[in-house]
Parts: sequence; structure tokens; C-alpha cells
Amino acid sequence: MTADTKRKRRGHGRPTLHDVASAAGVTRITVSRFLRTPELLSRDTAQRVQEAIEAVGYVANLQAGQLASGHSRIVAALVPNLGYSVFAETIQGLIDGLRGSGYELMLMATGYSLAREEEQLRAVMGWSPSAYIVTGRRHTPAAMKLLHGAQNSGVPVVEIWDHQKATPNAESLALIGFDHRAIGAMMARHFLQSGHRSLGYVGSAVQEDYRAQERLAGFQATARRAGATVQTLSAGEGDPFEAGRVALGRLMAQCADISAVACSNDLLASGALAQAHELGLPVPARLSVLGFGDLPISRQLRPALSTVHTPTAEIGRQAAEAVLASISHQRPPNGVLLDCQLLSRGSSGPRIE
Amino acid sequence: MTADTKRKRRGHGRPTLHDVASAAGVTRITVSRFLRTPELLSRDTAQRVQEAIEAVGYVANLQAGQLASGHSRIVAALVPNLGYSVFAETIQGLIDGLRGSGYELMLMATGYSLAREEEQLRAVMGWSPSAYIVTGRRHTPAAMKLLHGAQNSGVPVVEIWDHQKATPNAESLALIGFDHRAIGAMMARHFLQSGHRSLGYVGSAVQEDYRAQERLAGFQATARRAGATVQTLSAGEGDPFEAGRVALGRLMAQCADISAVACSNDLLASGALAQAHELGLPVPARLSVLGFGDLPISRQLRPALSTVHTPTAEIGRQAAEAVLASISHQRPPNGVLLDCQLLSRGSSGPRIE
DNA sequence: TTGTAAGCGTTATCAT
DNA sequence: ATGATAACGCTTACAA
Repeated sequence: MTADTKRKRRGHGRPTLHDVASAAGVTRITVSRFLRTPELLSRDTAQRVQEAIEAVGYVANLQAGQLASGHSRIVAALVPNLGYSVFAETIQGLIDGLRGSGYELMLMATGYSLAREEEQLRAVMGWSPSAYIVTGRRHTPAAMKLLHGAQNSGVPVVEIWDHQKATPNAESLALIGFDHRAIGAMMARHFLQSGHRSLGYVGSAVQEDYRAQERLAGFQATARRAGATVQTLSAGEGDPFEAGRVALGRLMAQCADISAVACSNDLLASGALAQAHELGLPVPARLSVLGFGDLPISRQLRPALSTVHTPTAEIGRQAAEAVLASISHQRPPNGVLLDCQLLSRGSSGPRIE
Repeated sequence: MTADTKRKRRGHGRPTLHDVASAAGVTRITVSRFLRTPELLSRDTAQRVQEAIEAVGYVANLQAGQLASGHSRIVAALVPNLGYSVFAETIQGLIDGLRGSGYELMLMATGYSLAREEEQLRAVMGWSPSAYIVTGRRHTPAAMKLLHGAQNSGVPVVEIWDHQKATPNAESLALIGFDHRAIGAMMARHFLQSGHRSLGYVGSAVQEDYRAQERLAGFQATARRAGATVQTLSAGEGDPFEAGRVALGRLMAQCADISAVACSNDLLASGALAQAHELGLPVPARLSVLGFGDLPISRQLRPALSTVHTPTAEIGRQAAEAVLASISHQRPPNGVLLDCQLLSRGSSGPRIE
């Protein structure tokens, strides 16, 4: 009577390697080998094990496997939110990129709160993920420490939806996304090139969205350097379309000279477009409107909304690729600067007096 | 020299219970107890353990805990997709509902394929989830067997985004959602009550979406019972707005009598609205349009789109609640029939000759 | 090609 | 109130 034949007292009833082994007339390790390195088994044994697995309906216990091997095959992803947001697309890209790799996705939402991100990070660490994908390059000092700790012990960490020109050093994490300041600057240039000198900007309602703030900062800096003025306003909470309407009204009331308004996202811009119509301001002859994000609906508006197209799903796919490559090559993941296009459609153009 | 003092040879370097224990001058069990049932410890010991945990930066290894206890604290959720879809909202609701419960979300996307669902289900089973949340009540026979097996061994299973009047038996799983046939019938009645007798229906481009088919079936059955005619058409693939445009054009070309068209979702309906405008058909005087889903943009269209409001996020919250209650009360989860409102806005009304 | 022994880090059970 | 012991189901290292 070997160790392999004694009965269990705990556990939750699922068949184990042991059950398969006795059905096949081998020991557990042979079954384990069949699953891991089948080429090491004789054809005959492999055949019997295969049949036994099907006969008992064996499903491997991955927790036990992880405990023994140290590899969890879990990828942890933390994004601000999911509902009707760009991050849903990114997660879809991530799922697509992970598909067939044998890695599962553990997903958490931070609600744009860095404190909550840290809390979630601690919670998910208990699962020993094989990789971390977090949103943005800003974290609490403690979260930063946790992420660097992971990276230093060989667990890839990728920061998505952000990028910045900086000489990467040993301490820096891989960034996959785009440079929000540069995007803001590009938006400003779009207006400046059409001769606009009095600009408006409707900022995000989410104060914690530092990426939105960076786009605004880039916009302002570029516009002011060119001698243009920028009136800014944060959108109100709630329905962003409505908030965009209200914001445009207030902006024009503050400064009737404004001839071009950029918005922090396409929903705000759509509202602004509707309000411009209501105020009798021809678009783009009297007022240019520019969005950010390129929602499917944006190209359908009349006039179609000029906006910045962001590679939302691509970020997820690239992140998946980066962490998988990092895991298999045993080196830190690489950052990627992704391309954003400014799509000039009907809602923006030169001012016509 | 006790068993607690010998050094480890494997593992991935994170501090363990043992490390905390030696720092606190107790054994592993005491530390484990501190984390689980602190009230059983003396104040003094508890204090020392607490300090030791912080000192060594201990994070519990949840895989090991699950292996020993049999409770994984993972909730597995399978939805068709995420990007810009209603399911993203549902997952957000699920995340919100799970927040603070200590349960983590493992997320998978099936792409509306039942075969893929089965495959994913098998994969995630290896993690021994504490609960399964799947989309819809249709699965492959094998997947069905897996889900019933889980349910029978005390692991709650909830099917979301669906419901049906049926006498629940021991074999039936909890459904949290609404009755799609009934919704289809409600949509038909909305038109019938306004006197429409020649109806159109633009169906989903996703042939695998049986819930969309059920709404259509309910619509047709109710309309025909009332003596009305229904012309149906499946939307083309690709941009749904564009597909809605095309579909409306084809529908009106097929049968110029049609005075009311229902669409499988709001994006299709928005396209149909635009095309009606283009064809010179006044909405709703000559043509009524009805959507499904109530996207944020729908109420902003002119005329505002009449549509069915679905409790997308609520489904997720209720699912979270149901599985958590089921786990703590040790009984199968309860199904919930959720309410959908038909919002009659500007795009539908009686036909005016 | 197959097997044995010794863990992985935790918790359940029983003992003190 | 605290501890010793034996699992949980698997994999690595080494042996044959």
C-alpha cells in the first residue's frame, strides 16, 4: 500500500490526479507528466492516462498547481471603470490578446481612486498574479512600491493608457498608450492652424482623471505659446451630453469671441454641438468643435464630429502581448507609444466672418 | 527545533505565515488565527502578531488558503463581449456588488459562441470558483452538465440577462434578467395601440444572439395575433448605425406601407432615424421608430428615440447579491425578474395621414 | 520511461 | 489561549 492509495479526508469531491492514476494503473506523477510533458510517456501509458482522464472527468486543480509550481497563470488588470467607457474596449482587447494563452484575467475597477487602486492591488497580490496591468503611471507611494517589488521579482508590470518621453531606467515600468500632453498640444495646433485665436476647453468632470488634465495642460501650453487665449471650464457631473450643452453655453457667455472649443470627450462635444445649434452658432463657420475618443456615434452626427481617435482595444491587445512576451522571455516588458489620429471632420475648420 | 523553524527550499520569496510567526515569537497557527478569528487570541499576542505582519509586509497566499480550506473566493463571470456593449455595464454592476466582499472577479468573454463558453467554463473550473455567473439560459449540453454539477455540489450558478416564466424545479438554475419574448410583445403592443398595422423589424446582426431572436419572436407573435403584418430584416455586420440606415431603406423599399419599425438595438434605431429623415419620412407622423437598450445618446436625438430601458448595471448588482447570499446561506441562489420600461419619446406615436 | 520523496503555504482537527 | 499534526492536490528534484 503506497502513499498513492490512501483515502482522502478533506477536499471538495472533484476527482484528483490520484483518482485518474488509479483508474489508469499508474502513479500521480505519471498523470501529471502526461498533462505537462506528454512526450516523455510511452504511447501506451499516455493512451491509458488519456482514457482515465476522460473516464473520471478530471479537471486539474490550478490552485494546487500554482502552489507547487509558483506560476499562477493569472493576469491582474486594474482599470478605473467599465460601463460605457473606453476601458471596456481595452479590456475586450486584453481578453482577445490573452485568449488561448492559458492565462485568465482577474479584473478590478478602481473608480479613478488611487487609494482604492492600492487596496485592490493588495487584495489581488494574494493570488500571486503572473502579471499586473494597471492604468496610468500615477499610483500611491505604497502601490508604486508594490508594483516595483513585483517587477523586481520578475513579475511583469505594464501601465496602460499613458506614455511619456523619458529615459527609461531600471526603476521605470513599461507604458503602453499615448502621451496625453502631446495629444492636447495636437488638438490646440489643429485650431491654431485654422487661424483660431480665442479658444475654449471643456474639461472632464472627473477631477481625478489626471490624463484628462494633462491633455488640457498640453492644449493650454501650446495655445498660449502661439499667443491664443484659452477659456477653460470643467464639465458638470451627470449626463455628459447635457453637461456639454451647459458648458458650451457658459463658455460662450463668458467670452463671446471664442471660435473653437475642444472637449475632454466625444459625449461632451456632442452636447456642445447641440448647444451651438441651439444658440444659432453655425458649425464650423462660426464655431469649431473638437472631441476626444472617437465614439462610433461621432461620425454620424451632422456635422460629423472632429475628434481624436484613440486605439482603445489596441492598448489591451498590446498589453496582453507585452506581458506574455515578458513572461516567456523572462525579461521586463517593453513599453509602446501608440498612435492617435486627429480626425478632421465637419465640426471644425477655419472661422468664416 | 520544531517543524516551524526549518527553512524553505522552494517558493517565490514572499514572506509566509512562518516568517510572521517567528517575528512575533509564536507559531504559524496563531498567525493564521489572528487573520481568521482574532477574538480567540489574547490582546497581547494579537498586538505582537499585528506588528509582525506589518514589519515583514505579509500578504496572504490565497492559493494555499484555498487549497487548505476549499473556498476560493473567486467569482467567475462569462459574458458574450465587453467593448461598447451593455455587458460592460453589467460587469461594472457586478464589480460594484462584489466590492468589499472579499471575492474577486475572474472574467471571460465568449463572443456569443456556446462552444467557446463551454471551453472557458472548463478552463475556469480549474480555479474552483465560489460561484459562476453565465449569460443566458442556453448552453451546450456539456456546459449545462458542468453548471448543474457545480450547483449540485453547492456552488451557486446564476444565469443573467434572461428570464422565463417556468415552474422552477430542482434542476433549474437561477435567472436574473427579463423575459425577452415579453419585451418583444410589449414593443409590438406599443405600435398596435397607436393604430399601426403594417410593421417592420430590424433584427440583430449577431445570429447567435438568441435573446434578440426571442424579442423578435415575441414581437411577431403579438403583432400577427392582432392582425398586423411584420416585415423583418437582419441588420448587416459592421457599423450598426450604418446598418440601421441600410436596413430601413431596404424595408421601406420592400413595403412602402410600413408605418412603424422596431429595431434590435438603439444604434440600429439611430441609423434608421437618420435614414427616415433622408427619405423624407416625417417621424413619427409618417413613420414610428422604436429601439431597444436606451443608450445615453438616445434621449438626445431629435426626435428623441423611443426605446426599451433595460436595467443593465442592475443585473450585475443583483447577480452579485444573489451569489453572495447563496454562499452565506448555503442554499441555491434565487432568480429575479427585472423590470424593463418602454420609454415613449418623440420617435413613436400614431400615424398621421 | 516511471517512480519516490519532499515540499509549496495554508487551514481543519484535535490536544493541551 | 495556543500548539502539534495532518491534510489540501499538485510539482520539482532526484532515483532507478
